[in-house]
Amino acid sequence: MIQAAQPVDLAPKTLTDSVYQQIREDIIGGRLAPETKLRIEQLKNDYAVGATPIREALSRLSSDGFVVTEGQRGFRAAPISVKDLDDITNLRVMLEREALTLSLQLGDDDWESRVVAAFYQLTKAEKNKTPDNPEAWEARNREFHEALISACSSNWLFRFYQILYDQHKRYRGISLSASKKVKKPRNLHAEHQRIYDAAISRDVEAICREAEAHIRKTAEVSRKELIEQIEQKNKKPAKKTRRK
Amino acid sequence: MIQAAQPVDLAPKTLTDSVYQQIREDIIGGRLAPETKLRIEQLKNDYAVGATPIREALSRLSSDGFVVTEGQRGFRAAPISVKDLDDITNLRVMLEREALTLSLQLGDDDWESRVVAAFYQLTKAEKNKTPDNPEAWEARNREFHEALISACSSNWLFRFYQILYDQHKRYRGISLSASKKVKKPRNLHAEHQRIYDAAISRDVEAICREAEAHIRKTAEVSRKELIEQIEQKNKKPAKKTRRK
DNA sequence: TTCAAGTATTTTATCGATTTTTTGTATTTT
DNA sequence: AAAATACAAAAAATCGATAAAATACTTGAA
Repeated sequence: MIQAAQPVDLAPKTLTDSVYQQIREDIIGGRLAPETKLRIEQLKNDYAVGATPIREALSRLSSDGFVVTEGQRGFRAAPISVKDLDDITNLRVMLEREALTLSLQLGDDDWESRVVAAFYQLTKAEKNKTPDNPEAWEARNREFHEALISACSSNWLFRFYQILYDQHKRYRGISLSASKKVKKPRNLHAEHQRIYDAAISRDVEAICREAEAHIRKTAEVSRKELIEQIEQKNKKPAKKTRRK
Repeated sequence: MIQAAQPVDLAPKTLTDSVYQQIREDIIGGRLAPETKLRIEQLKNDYAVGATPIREALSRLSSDGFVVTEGQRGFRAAPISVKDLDDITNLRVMLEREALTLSLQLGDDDWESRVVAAFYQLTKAEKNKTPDNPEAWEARNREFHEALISACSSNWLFRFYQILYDQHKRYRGISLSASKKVKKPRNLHAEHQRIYDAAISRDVEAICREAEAHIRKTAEVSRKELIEQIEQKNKKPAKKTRRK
């Protein structure tokens, strides 16, 4: 009945899977900028595989919304916009509220154990925060959020949630990779602590409130950064980068 | 600001698109039964194209949840279950409620026109109901539902809604194609009329209630049929069909 | 007869090459 | 000079063939 948390396939059994994950990560991490043309020839060299796996990976990514495809004019990284970020944020809030509500109602001892364990690991990662690999914290954060909703018993809800989580992560990644300025670090741990407490005490009201605040605060940071970027781009107009 | 209703690309500009749509339709319509192995060789002949477009189409379909892929063991049509149907139904209700609420709040004259036109066409299709082509009614039904939510201003909500609509349609299709028995026809028009009235009078409460009832009634029909099918299959066990 | 190991066959995943379409550029016409 | 057309270069889409993996089959032993 209960759905175990399914982390994204760690084992890329096929070349297509491997390329899919890599390109996906590169888009989410901002290394492939929005609207970048994704030329098959180029990618063949970059990832050292044939055209078929590339094409397949891009096809899947287009269904995930990370890549757009236009008629016979190839693929490009999906565009971004403030409107899109707001859209993603609102819908993610809605889905997360629903998933958390269900989880808190349905979660059994097994679920509780998963939440406790994930929170412990996240806390550990937050304490010895090594800024050299933010990937480690990222993974823990994801695992915590997924553990929380892992008892929601709805595969589709979980699936859509994951898509929006990654879309959201992309906006974070783009903000981060673009702005080198030091952030005043929010007290993320306190936010997570409140969510955790609400989960363990099965306080649906509280967890929805805290989770929503958490998501919206995170989104607000990306949003400001994004607006700044867009303004900057409009000042230096049309500096078309072309690679050989 | 307002998002025009975007019907699924009518023009398959590329072979991949064409195959994608065809296979998708065949799965939704029940002509490709759940868990059917989708052999590339077979499909190459069936759809008269090379392996690449087939593969690409199947990749996209796997992201849509119509096809599952297992390691290096190829593709097959996604399995079905009562649990999955319930999941789809519940989530669809939730998303449709949200989308309708937004649409009724945001919809302008243009949106109203779209709703009026779509309802008119749906009514016409319901009156001269020619049972020889249920596809025509299907299309009108979809257009009506999409027109209703077309002012929700959330692309992601719209996108997820479409996926669930088609998943749901698949269960309908499977039920229908399996059971030849004559249905006592519900008064679908009355249900649509109530939804329409609520939309025009901007009664959010009413439209959510009516739409939910409408979806759940539809789902209930598929659900009963599905349970019957599963029981039948368990009586005549393991009649493995094998094609040359 | 049943189980297991090794072999053969099917099927998938991948690549290199070909065809078709688009895009950029130059030329001609108004 | 602007617009339109034709040509050339680039890129995408597609195909046929090959390599790798999984499945089915056969044979031999307990």
